[in-house]
Amino acid sequence: MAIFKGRSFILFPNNEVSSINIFENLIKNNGGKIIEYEHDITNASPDINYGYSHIIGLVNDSYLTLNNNKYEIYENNLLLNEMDLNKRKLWEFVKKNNITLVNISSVSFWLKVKKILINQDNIITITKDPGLHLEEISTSDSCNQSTSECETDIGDIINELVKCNSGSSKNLNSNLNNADNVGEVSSSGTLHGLKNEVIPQYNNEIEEDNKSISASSLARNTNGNELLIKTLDKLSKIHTIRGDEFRSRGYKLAKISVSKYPHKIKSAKEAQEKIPHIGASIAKKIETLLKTGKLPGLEIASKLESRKEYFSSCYGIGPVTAENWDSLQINSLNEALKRFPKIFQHDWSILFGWKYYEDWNKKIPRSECVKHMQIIKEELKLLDDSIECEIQGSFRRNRALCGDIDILFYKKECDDISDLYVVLEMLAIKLYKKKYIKCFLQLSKNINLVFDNEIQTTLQKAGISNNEFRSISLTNRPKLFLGAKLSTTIPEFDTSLYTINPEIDVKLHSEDKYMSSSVQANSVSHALEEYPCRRIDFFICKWSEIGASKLHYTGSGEFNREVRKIAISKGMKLTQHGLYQNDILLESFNEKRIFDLLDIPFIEPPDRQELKF
DNA sequence: CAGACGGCGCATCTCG
DNA sequence: CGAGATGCGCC
DNA sequence: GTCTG
Repeated sequence: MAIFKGRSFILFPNNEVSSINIFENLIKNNGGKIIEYEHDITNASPDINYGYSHIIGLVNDSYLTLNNNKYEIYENNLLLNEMDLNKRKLWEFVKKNNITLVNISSVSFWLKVKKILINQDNIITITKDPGLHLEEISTSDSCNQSTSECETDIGDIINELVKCNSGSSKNLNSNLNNADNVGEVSSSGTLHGLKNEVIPQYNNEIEEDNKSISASSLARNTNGNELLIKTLDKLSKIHTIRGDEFRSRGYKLAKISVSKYPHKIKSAKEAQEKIPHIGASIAKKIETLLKTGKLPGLEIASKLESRKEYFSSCYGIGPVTAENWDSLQINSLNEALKRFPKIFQHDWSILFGWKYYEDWNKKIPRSECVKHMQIIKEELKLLDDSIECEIQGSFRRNRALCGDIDILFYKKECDDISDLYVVLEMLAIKLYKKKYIKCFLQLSKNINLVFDNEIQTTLQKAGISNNEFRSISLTNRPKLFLGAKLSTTIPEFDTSLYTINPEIDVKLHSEDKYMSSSVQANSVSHALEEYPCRRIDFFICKWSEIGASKLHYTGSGEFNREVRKIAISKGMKLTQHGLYQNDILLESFNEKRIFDLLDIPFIEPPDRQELKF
């Protein structure tokens, strides 16, 4: 397919962002050219008949707004600030020669309809361009000037508007509404079904640790900060999904601090002065929140992220892939499969993430964890009764509901990990043959032997051929990831747990359901009686590292980060292998001694949700 | 005001 | 080919 | 995002 043959494209504001990058590749793969520098144009002289009509300018959708059904660049400075000198020159060129400008997601649409289709409504009009002159922008000084005018932050339009433009929420809303409509407009009505699909709304709290934090803190702190906590949580999630890890963390830490704060926050000033992790920016948001009861644009912003949230709830799909698919206006896993079968063929574990999407987003009651443990222990005894195992993770932290089951295996006075791995692999294979283990998420030679069939069946079910080489690790790993399911039905006394604590139900799109394991099982009225498939992780540790390992695998993740930060501040390093100073091992065997060396009191696992120093 | 923000395992991609 | 970067995973 | 040296 070379629908872009003979065409050249200029991407604005830059080519560096990953979501833009994917368009760049799409264009190249379909015969189009990318213009990056001015000389790319001057070298190729304009067509005698059509001038520069073979050149199309593409603008990233996030910089656009709708006005009377027409695209406009909603804040020129924002766009210009993201361009380097070359791009600014090309921008001048585009303006001077009236090069057609359209929103970049049109590319995705063109590929769908297999031709380039531009109508008047798609064309972006440049209004009130401040008309930066080349002489001006070529000095670095004035670049700085234009940035200081309104500190901008790539892609974070919402926050910027709140900050720079807090007076007018009108502007903000029109932009966001438009962004919400981008899919519809660029498809000019022809792809109407696309937008109508209902993206499932699920509970905000998918993550087990988050869930327990906010649940417990809400219980002990019903003092009126709930709205703020919820807002901070949303902001954190939005930035996680956008892949901005550190900004997301900023909000998350603020959220945790507010949860712990024992009073109702009465003013932004109070919050900023008394609560850690609240700085100028969040204080400003608090002010708006206290005054108006909401943060303009937040709802719409999180709606914009919902497609990405859907994708990244699937095992094997992270923020980058979700962002890529989202920017191509892919709405379902099935659509992604049709477009990029190779990804699924190669990253076959995503197919199992899909198959068990709903199951793996459910919580596990403690009582069920114990049952899994019994099965595994029993089988292990038969293989090697000198190997011991314990559940770590949220189970050891005494959570009523766990996200998955983490089992740590070790053997007294044994530091040979690959020795242990061999036994564990046998254990897993036996359990697979007994149909307790349903799937593996990575392969070794032996596992592939028993599991290959299942992979192939699953690939077929997805409608992709299986001629791809699958990489098989030869080394003995310290871990084994798998999915397993209790074959019995849920006993009477247990069902209350499943109904009183309804597991958070993350639902697949209807067109994605066909891959789901629960489709067959739940079609009968048995739904409640059968156990879901669970994520189970086997971890192996050296006997000499058992303290550090338990500390690591008990978590929580948040707790680990805090403790490790303390280690750093004392010039040490803490990992699952031990506590180090200048690469010299200080302690790895005794969990308590690690706390001692870090000069913090021993914290019981149930209190390791978050740090309380 | 620049730089850090946890640390590691595994698979894959990219580039010299 | 190997070193480093990237993406996703684990707590 | 905030915090630190």
